[in-house]
Amino acid sequence: MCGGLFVGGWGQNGRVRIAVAAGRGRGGALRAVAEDGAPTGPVQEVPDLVSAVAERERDSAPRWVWPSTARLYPRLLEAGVRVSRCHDLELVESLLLGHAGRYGEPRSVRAAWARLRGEPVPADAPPPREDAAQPSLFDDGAGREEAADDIGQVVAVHAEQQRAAAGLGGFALLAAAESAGSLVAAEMGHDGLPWSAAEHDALLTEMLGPRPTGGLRPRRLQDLADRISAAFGPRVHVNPDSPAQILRAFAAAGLPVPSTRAHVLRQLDHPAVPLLLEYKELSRLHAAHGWTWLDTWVSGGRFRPEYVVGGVVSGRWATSGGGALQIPRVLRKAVVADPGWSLVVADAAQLEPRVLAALAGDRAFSEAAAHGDLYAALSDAFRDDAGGGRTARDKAKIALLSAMYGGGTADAVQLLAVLKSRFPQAFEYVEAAAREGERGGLVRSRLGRTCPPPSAGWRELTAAGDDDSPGPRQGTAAQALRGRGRFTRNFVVQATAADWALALLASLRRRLTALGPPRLVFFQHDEVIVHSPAELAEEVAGAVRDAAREARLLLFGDTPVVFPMEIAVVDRYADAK
DNA sequence: TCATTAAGCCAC
DNA sequence: AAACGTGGCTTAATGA
Repeated sequence: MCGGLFVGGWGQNGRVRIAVAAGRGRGGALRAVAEDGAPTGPVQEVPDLVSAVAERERDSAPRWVWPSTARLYPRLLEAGVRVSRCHDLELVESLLLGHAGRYGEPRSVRAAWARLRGEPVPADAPPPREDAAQPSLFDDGAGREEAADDIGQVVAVHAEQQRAAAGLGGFALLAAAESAGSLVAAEMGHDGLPWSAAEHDALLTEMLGPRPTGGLRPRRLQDLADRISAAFGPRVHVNPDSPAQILRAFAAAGLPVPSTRAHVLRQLDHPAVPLLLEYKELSRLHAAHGWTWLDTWVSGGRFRPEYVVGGVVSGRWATSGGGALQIPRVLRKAVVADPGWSLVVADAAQLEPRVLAALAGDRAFSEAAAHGDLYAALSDAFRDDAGGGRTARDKAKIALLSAMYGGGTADAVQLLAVLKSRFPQAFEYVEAAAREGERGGLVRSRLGRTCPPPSAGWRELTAAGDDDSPGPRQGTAAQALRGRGRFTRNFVVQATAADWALALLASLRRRLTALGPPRLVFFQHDEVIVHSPAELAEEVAGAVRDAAREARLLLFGDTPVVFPMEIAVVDRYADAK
C-alpha cells in the first residue's frame, strides 16, 4: 500500500551506496557497496573528492556512506554540490550504541573499527574550537582541518552497522531519518535564515537606546540600574546582574526571598521590583541577542547557526553556537524574507499529546486527537471536575502536560486521575515508561532511539535506598527514582515526537528539491520555516502537509490520530502567530 | 589568570 | 500558573 513511499523517499531497497573516505587535503577514496555493506567494486582513489562526489551524484544519486556529514558536507555545499541521501556512520553508531545500552561510548569510525577488532577504543576527538590559534598539520589551506579517513574502515564499519540494524525493527528507518537530518542541518547552516540586520538594530535601539561604545551598558539599561539602586535607598549600590546582591538588598529591606527569579519577585511589593523585571528582560536581550550577537552570527543578510543533530538524548537537535533554538520571540521581527520571496512558517499543533495518543493506541484519546484542537476535544472529560476555576480546555492541557512531564502540582494530580479513568491506555503508556525508568531500565522511541542508562551514582543511590535506614539518604534515593521516572516518562513521548519531526524534515526536503528554489531555513523541534519564491509558497505549504502525512504513516501506519500543521505564508516571521 | 559551577531566562 | 521534561547561553561567583 505504501511501497512507493519507500522507493521514492527512503531508498532502503537496494539503491547503490558509495563509501567515502576523505584524505588529507582535497583527495579521497570511494568504494561502491551493496545495501548489506559488501563491496561491489574496487577502491577508487580520487584526487578531488568534491568533484568526484558531484559527478557520481549527477550520474546515479547513490546513498553516500561517510563518517560524518557535519565534517564533510559543508565542503560540498561550499562548492555548490548537494546530495540526496547519505548514511552518517557516526550518527548511526551513536544510535546503535544507545540501543545496546552503551550510550555515550566513542562513535568515530576509528572507534567502531577498534570495537569490531577487539582493540583499544580511542576516545572521540573534541569538537574543533572556533578560536583555534594556528592552522593544524592537516589544514587544507582554507582553514579547514582535514582528518584522513580509512576507506577500509569505512566499508567495514558500515557493513557491521547494517548487520546490527537488520535485527532491530524500525532501526533502518531511524538511521535513514537521522542521516537525512544531518543533510538538512548542514544545508540550513549553509543557506542561513534570512535576517535583517537593520530591523534587528532598530529593534535594539528602540528597546535599549543607541548602541553603546566600549562595553558600556546601553542607556536604557544604565538608567534602570541606577533607579534600581535608588529604590533600595540613598547611596546604595546594587548590581542588578548579581542575584546575590539583589537577595541581600531585599533582605536588608525586610523582604527575604529565596531567589531572584521573575515569578518570585512578582509576589513582592517593593518599588525595585518592576524596575528589576524590566531590567532582566532587556539585559538578557542585550547580552544574548544584542549587537555583539548580530555582529557574530549575521552576515550577508543571513543568520547561520550551527545545528547539532543528535545533540539531545531525545533526538531533538541542539546548536553549538548562535542559539538558533532560543531566538527570543521579539526578534522574530528581524526574520524577513528576501524581496519577492515568502516565509512559509509551519508548526505541528500539539505534537507531543498527539504522539502519545498514537503511541498508546488509546481509542478514546485517538478519537479526540483525530480532529483539530486536541485540548478542546479533551476538555469534555474535564468539564465536571475540580481544577480551580480554569476552563475545561486549560484543565485538559495541564493534565496532559503533567502526564508527559511527570508534574506534581495538587491540581495536576487531581486532573491526572481524570485522565486515568477516561484515557486509561494513554495514561498507562507513560506510567509504564516511568516504572521502567525507576527500575533502572531503558525505554525507546517509536523508531528505536534509546534513552541513556542510569549512571553508576544513580544505581548506588537507589540501591542504598532499598534498606529502611532513616535519614536524608532515603529522601535522595526517592528523589533519584522519581527523577529517573520523569525522565523516561517524558523520553518516550519527546523522542517519538523527534522521530516524527525528523521524518517530516526528510520528506519535506525531498519534496522541496523537486520544487527547485525553496529552501528549508529553520527547524525548531516541531516547527519549520521554508524560504520560497512567493509564487511557490502555496505549493510549499502543500508539500509541508504531505510531508506531515508521510511522517505519520511511516511511524504509526493507519492510526486515526492526525498531525495537523498550522501554516502561515508571511514576509516576516513575527507575522506568523 | 583561567576553568568550572550556579543562577537565571530563552526556546520547545 | 508553574518546578514538571530537553537543551543553550550569559554573568557572577568560586576555586585551583
